[in-house]
Amino acid sequence: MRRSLADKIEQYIKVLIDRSGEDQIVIQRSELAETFACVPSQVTYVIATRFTIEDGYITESRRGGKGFVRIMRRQETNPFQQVKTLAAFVEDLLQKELIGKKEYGMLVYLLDYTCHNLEPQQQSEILMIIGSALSSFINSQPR
Amino acid sequence: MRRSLADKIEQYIKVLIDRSGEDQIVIQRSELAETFACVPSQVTYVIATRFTIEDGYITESRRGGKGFVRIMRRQETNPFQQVKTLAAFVEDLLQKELIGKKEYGMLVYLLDYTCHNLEPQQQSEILMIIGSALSSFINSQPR
DNA sequence: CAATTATAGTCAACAAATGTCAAAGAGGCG
DNA sequence: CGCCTCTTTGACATTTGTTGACTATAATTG
Repeated sequence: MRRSLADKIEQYIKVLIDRSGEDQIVIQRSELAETFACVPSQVTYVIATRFTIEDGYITESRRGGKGFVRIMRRQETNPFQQVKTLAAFVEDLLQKELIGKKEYGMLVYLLDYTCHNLEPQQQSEILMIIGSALSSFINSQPR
Repeated sequence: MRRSLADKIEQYIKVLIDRSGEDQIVIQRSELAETFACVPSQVTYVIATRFTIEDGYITESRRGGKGFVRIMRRQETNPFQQVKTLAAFVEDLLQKELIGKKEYGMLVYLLDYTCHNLEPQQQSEILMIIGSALSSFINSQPR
């Protein structure tokens, strides 16, 4: 696959963040532009399109002398934490008798299975979906 | 039987995928069109008609400079790739009393929810995961 | 404090792909 | 032939990437 300049810059930045050891880097836009022999606004473009909040990044910058661009990567929420939260939710449902023991057992199994057999990214995705589906299901039940 | 151009392009792509060794290729639509001396939209047609979700493929693309089309072949190892198959499976579980009415209701709800709130491709992935988790759950239950 | 210098941001024009859609063409079958 | 379905084509739309001129802001210097 032929990668665009924007792709390369994106990768480069991500490697820098990985190596930083603190989920964050501070760069100079003009410097990075020079590294890739492109106009500075290209870097701005990459940051604007590939390092958005939605992608899990927060950026910050300053113009003028000693200017910089800081890119922070949101720490991935610990999947274990996520599972625990969801498990606690399910537990609560059982307590309030909104679901029975059998459903409870099944849900716990599904959660556990998901936790142990998937890549983190997929894991987090499906946990979110199960979570919202479940919440929606509960709300749909008559009291 | 005379093979149409579309057929030839289809075969060509499938061979490429076979040779890739990773059930996936990334091509440029315009390039492939040039190879077959046809208009680019012909390639789009082939992909749209022969590489669908139902056929076991997931595609993804990007427009603009250095654009591409990625075609992934789903691995055939999981029996729960189709919503209907999964729904039927759940139905069967109820029949055989491996799950109760409540669990059944919940599962159907979750499946339905998933179906209606996700893009087809994500849907397919999630259903696969739920399917195998469920299958594993059933197998773990005492008879 | 004003001027200068050093950064970064914005925006519009252009370039480079892919997607959409409808019309025309080609075969197959009763 | 006439109809139906699938294929082929091309004009136009949309998305993404690249570049550069111009603008905004902060530090430094005289």
